Order: sequence, then structure tokens, then C-alpha cells
Amino acid sequence: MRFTLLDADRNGNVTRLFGIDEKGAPVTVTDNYQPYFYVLDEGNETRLSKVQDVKRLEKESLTLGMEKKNFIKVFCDSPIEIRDRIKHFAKCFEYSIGVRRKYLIDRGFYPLDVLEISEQSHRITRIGEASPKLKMLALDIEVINGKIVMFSVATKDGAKAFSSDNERDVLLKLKEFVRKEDPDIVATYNGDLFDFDMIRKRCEFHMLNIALGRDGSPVYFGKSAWTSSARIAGRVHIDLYAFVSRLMFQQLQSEVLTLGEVAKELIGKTKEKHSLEKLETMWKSDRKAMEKYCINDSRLTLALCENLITQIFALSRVSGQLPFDCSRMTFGALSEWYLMRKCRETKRIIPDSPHFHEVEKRRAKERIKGGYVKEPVKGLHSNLAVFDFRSLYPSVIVSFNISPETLNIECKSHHQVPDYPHRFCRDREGFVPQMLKEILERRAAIKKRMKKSYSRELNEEQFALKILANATYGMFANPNARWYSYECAESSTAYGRHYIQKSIEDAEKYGFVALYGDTDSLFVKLPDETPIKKRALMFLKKINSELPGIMELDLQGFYRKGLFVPQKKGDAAKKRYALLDEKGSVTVRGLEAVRRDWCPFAKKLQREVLRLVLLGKEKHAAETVRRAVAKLVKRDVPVEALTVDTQLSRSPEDYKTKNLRSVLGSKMWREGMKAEEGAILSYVIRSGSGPISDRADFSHRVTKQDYDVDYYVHKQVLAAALRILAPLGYTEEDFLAKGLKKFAKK
DNA sequence: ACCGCACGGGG
DNA sequence: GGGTACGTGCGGT
Repeated sequence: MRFTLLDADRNGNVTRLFGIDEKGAPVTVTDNYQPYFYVLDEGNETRLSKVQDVKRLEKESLTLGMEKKNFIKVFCDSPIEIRDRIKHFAKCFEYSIGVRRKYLIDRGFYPLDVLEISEQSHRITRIGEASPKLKMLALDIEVINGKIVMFSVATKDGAKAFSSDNERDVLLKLKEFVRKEDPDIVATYNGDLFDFDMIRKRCEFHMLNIALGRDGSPVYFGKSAWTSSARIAGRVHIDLYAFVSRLMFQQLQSEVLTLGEVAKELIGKTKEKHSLEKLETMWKSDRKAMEKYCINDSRLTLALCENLITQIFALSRVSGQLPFDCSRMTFGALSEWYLMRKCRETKRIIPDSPHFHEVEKRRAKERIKGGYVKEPVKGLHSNLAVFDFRSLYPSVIVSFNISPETLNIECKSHHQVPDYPHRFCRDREGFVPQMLKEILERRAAIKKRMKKSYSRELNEEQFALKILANATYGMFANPNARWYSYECAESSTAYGRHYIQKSIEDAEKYGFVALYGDTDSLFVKLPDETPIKKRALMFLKKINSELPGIMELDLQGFYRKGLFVPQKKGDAAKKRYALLDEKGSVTVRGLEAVRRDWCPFAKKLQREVLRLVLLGKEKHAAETVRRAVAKLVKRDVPVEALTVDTQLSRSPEDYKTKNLRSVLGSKMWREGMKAEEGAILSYVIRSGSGPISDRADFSHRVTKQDYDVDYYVHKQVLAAALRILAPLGYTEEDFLAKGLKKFAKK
């Protein structure tokens, strides 16, 4: 029998593999697997064989650091436990790798591999790869006053919703729908932290067991220190928010990762955003409209999943991690698992995770100096060229052989790190640079093929490789990482700073004005802001002829306009700019007031101001701000546009300080409304004096006559607008007409 | 200026 | 599979 591997879990020494067969039917295969770990062979075999619960020993030769060494493979059911018992006399390795993952690594199985299970021996062997057609279902729930009142499911055959005042019915119907569709993939948007968490809580309340698993098991939750994930046995739950927020956000223009914004950018479809109050009203008065809203959400989620699943699969194939896991990983974890696979394939010892006290020690070290930032020349500029180093840190690591085992060792020649005593061996290639070089070469080959004939699969594969390559530096700097190396991280950024600074100097010598530079990128214009293309290309050629190793400067693009906002004093280096390209589309970084404690009125104004400024309509922008201020002062702005939703992260009495949430929450208690952890409060600031926490009131009982003009003018509208207009020389005074001055702050 | 706390997504 | 996010902005002192 043949099947495509989609997921796996483990119970004791039995691993269950989930997949689908050639006809697309679900398959579960079990395989026995005896866990083990390694001990450095120091003549301690006899002693090891006497340790209780050790099942058997084997000898193996593996590379550790730069040398081959002899190890004893210790088979036992619980490597961590045995290791604790013997660590006083044996040097132990590979005890800290979860069995489910170690199984796949040892067997050499990659997700989406086609595996064959022999009828006679039950041995599982790898046959090839597949891109299977999978049954996908997207799920979305609606919650009113803490109860699940509605859900919708979307599949390729259409979408439907179910709602009822009886929550039990909703939950039972949900189970029925999912089990009837029997999807391979369940897609949600924030299902790990919201939908499935909510479903679990409400099931507990009703004492229901909602068995969504293919084996009849309920949804179960993988806990990690700061997040949790919802697993469904036999199906792959893809939480698109988890994926997008960890691995995709850098590719996105949008700085908020709401379903609406992400879907708009990736699939060109979006959703209407309703306030919580609106939803409540809909539930009371127009359930059909609410069903439509809910169905739209699950449709969007489905479309987004269809769009992203091939990318997730590409990451899975490259990193060797299951789609469920790799769609929830951070860059660092992904690259670590890749290296772990490669260790096994090249017969190396896989480094273990550091222990807590070791992590603490690493954390206590001084922060590693980061990339170089050239403060932007603030204001609006014309005719810009933007350069960036192609994969700066990966190319530095490869070019200078930066790896823990090549650091400060005896050798004939070495690379000397600028401004640091560290040196890296030049004679023999280190493990990390070797792996990285492989990734970069593989990616370059794919890009070459793409130039001849573009395909989506190739693009997704090169993107997966890019993620892996870019994560390598972060791994050196991450105290939790197996390949952590303070010196390697320090050296990577030192080389990075050296070469970006040098390229800035060279650009200036070449006659450009260097407007801004950050880590690996460089923004320039000509002094008279004349067209720049020809000179930029000449400059690029010159620089690249001088760069060492595989380092290379790329032309990122030409822009008609660029607006730069300087960092506040003492602020960490952060990208803050907006660009207008030759086709008229706008790129924004770090400027937008996207936090949810900004009211819709201020957010909308800021977007408009930015658009106008980039189009060169600065006066028009200023006038728009003035009009917005005047409208606020005339009390002509609807309360909804000033309403901010906030969530109680704990019960009101548990807040340690007096703040807006604690005050509002207690107010609710006093008035007999429940305000528990998780409650959403929609508030508007009333006029008056004293801290705003005292003046925040529930939006439904605030009218246009009550809102605090001063607060909304200064803390919302002008604060948002001035982020963009301040670098152009505007101050608050410019927007306060006579008669409004009394609202101005001294 | 500093400090403590909360935010993100979802409803 | 976690004993640990993370970078930042707000309000209060």
C-alpha cells in the first residue's frame, strides 16, 4: 500500500503516520520505534550496560565538531530520564529531541513523501514525492457574550452556516458538519488561540466531547510556554494566522495581520469589519446578515489556505518538518530542524538544546551589536535608488566561514573579524557555512530555472530556502538555539556593518547622497534629484567587482518619491519610511498607527495624509488634517469613529496598576455587568479633567456632545498625522485654527 | 526620565 | 515540546 505522508503523532514507542492513499482516502499506519541517545565512548560500555532500563548498546562513529569520534548508542524508552541518571560519568548527546520528530529524521522520511508499506514485512520505505489533492475545510465561529452562537464551514463545494441560541446544538452541529465532510485539512484564522480554545471551553461547560479526530479523539492542545496549538488526530489543522504572523509577515506590506488585510493583500478579497457592538446588534436583529458575515470569513479562510498551503508544503519538504509543525514555527526553529536533518545525513552529532541555567547565562550576556543604521535624511525626496545586499548574513557566514567549530582554532590561514579578536579557520569549511552554501546554491539554481520558465512550485521552493538561509544568523544569536554562538553572531554583524558602511562611503564618493541605510540596505539619490538609473547601475557593477566571497549588492528598485521619518532619540533602530514606485504604488514601513488603541477616525486620516504627501500634495494633506481637527471641534464626528475596543487581559481586580482597563472593568462590576478576563470593552473618552482612565466610558452611552475634543485632537488625530507631517516641518500649531488654540498643549 | 504593563489575531 | 517571545508604546509616577 502506498500513501502520502501528511502528519504523525506518537504514543509510547509507537509512531502513527497519517496520510492519504492514491485514491485520496485517509490512511493511518503505525510503526515501532525504539528511542535512543548517544554517549561518548570513553571505555564506559560495561558501566552503561548495567544501568537500569537501558535496553541495548551499539557502537557508532560520528563527527563531533571537526573530528570523527566513537560513540555508544544507548537504546532506552526515556532518553531524558536515563541521561539524568548517567550524566555524572558519561558525556551524553541527542537526548533532547522529541521522539516524533527524531523518528522522521532517523527514517529519512520527509512530509509529502510517498511511502510504501510492505504487505509481508510491514517495513515502510520511501518511494518519492507527491503533491496530493486534499480535502480542505475552513471553519469560523461567532461568539456573542462568551457563547458560541454560530459557525460556518467552507469547502470547495460551497459554504454554509449554522446558528442557534442553544449553544449545545451549535457544538453538536459543528461536530456533525466536520465529520461528514471528513477533511484532510482544517483551516482557521487564529484557531489555535481563539476558535478551538473557545470550542474546548464551551464543550467543557456543556460536558460535551467533541471528537473531531479521524480516530474519534477530541481536539488536543500542544502547550508551549507562550502559545498553544490545536491538533486534530488524522487531520492537519492549519492556523493561517499562526503561519502568517511567524513566517510570512516580512513579505507583507500590511502591518496588521487581520484576516481582512492579509486576504486583501494575498488573494485580493477582503471582508467588512464590524465592531463587536455591531455583531451583537446583528445577532439580535438580523441573523441572516450575520450568517453572511460568518460565511464570508470561512470562505476567505479557505481561499487563503488554498493559496498558502502549497507554500507550507514547500517549507515542509525543505525543512523536513510536518505541515502542522512547520506552519507554526519561527524562522529559527525551522532552520534548526533543517540543520538537525543534515547532521544525521552527514553522520554528525546533533547538538542538544541548552538547559535553563545555560539559557539564563546566555541571556545575561550583553546584547549583540546589531546592524548599522544610517539615520535618515528626514523629509520627502525624489528619484531614489535602493540597493540591498543579497542575503547579507548568509553570504557573510559563507564568505568568512563563520561556524562554532571554525572559531579560533589552529590553522594555516584565517579570516580576521573587523574590530574583534575572533578569527575563523580558512583551511576547512565549517558545518554551518557548508549547509548554508548548499541552500544558497540550491536556491540560485531554482531561480535560474525560474527565469527560463516560471512556476509557482519553484517560487515556493526558493522562498522556503530563502527563509532557511536568512534564519541562520538569528540562530547564532538565539540563547535557546542548539547552534547558539555569541562569537559567531557578533562576527556576522561585525562583517555586515563593515560592508554596509563601506558601500555607503563608496556611494558618496561616487556622487550620490546617501539618504538612509539599515543593516543591509542603502537608499540614495543624486544631489539635484535628477534621474539616477544609469549611474546606479554603474555603481552596482563597481561595488560588486570588489566585494569578497559570495557577497553581492543588488538593485532593489527605483522610486519616484521617498519619505523618511527619523527615529526618536534613544529609539532602537527601526525602519520608518514610505516609498512611491514608478507605477504609483506605495510601500509603507513602520509609519502607520496600527495599534488598536487608535480610533478609526485617526487611522483613516493617517492613511489619507500619507497618500497625499507621497503624491506631492503636501498642502492638501495639511488641509485635510485641519478639516479633521475642525470637525472634531464642531463635535461633528460620529461616536463610532472615536470608539476603541480593548480587551481585559485579566479580571479588573487583578490589575496591579490603575489603568484604563482596570478602571473601566471595575466600573462595569459596580454597575452589575460582568467584566471578566477576556471581556471586550468599547470605550470613548469623555471631556473633563484628570487621567483619561477616569473619563473613559462605554461607547453606547457617549454622544457627540460628550467626547473629549482635546484628547481626540492631540492624542489621536494630531499624533497620527504628525508622524508623517512632522518630518516635513509641521507642528501641532499648524493645524489649530484660531479659536481652537485653547485646546493646544503648552 | 523611568517603570510597569499590555499589545498582537479572533468575537 | 518548552521553565523562556519580543519589540514597542502607553499611562502613571
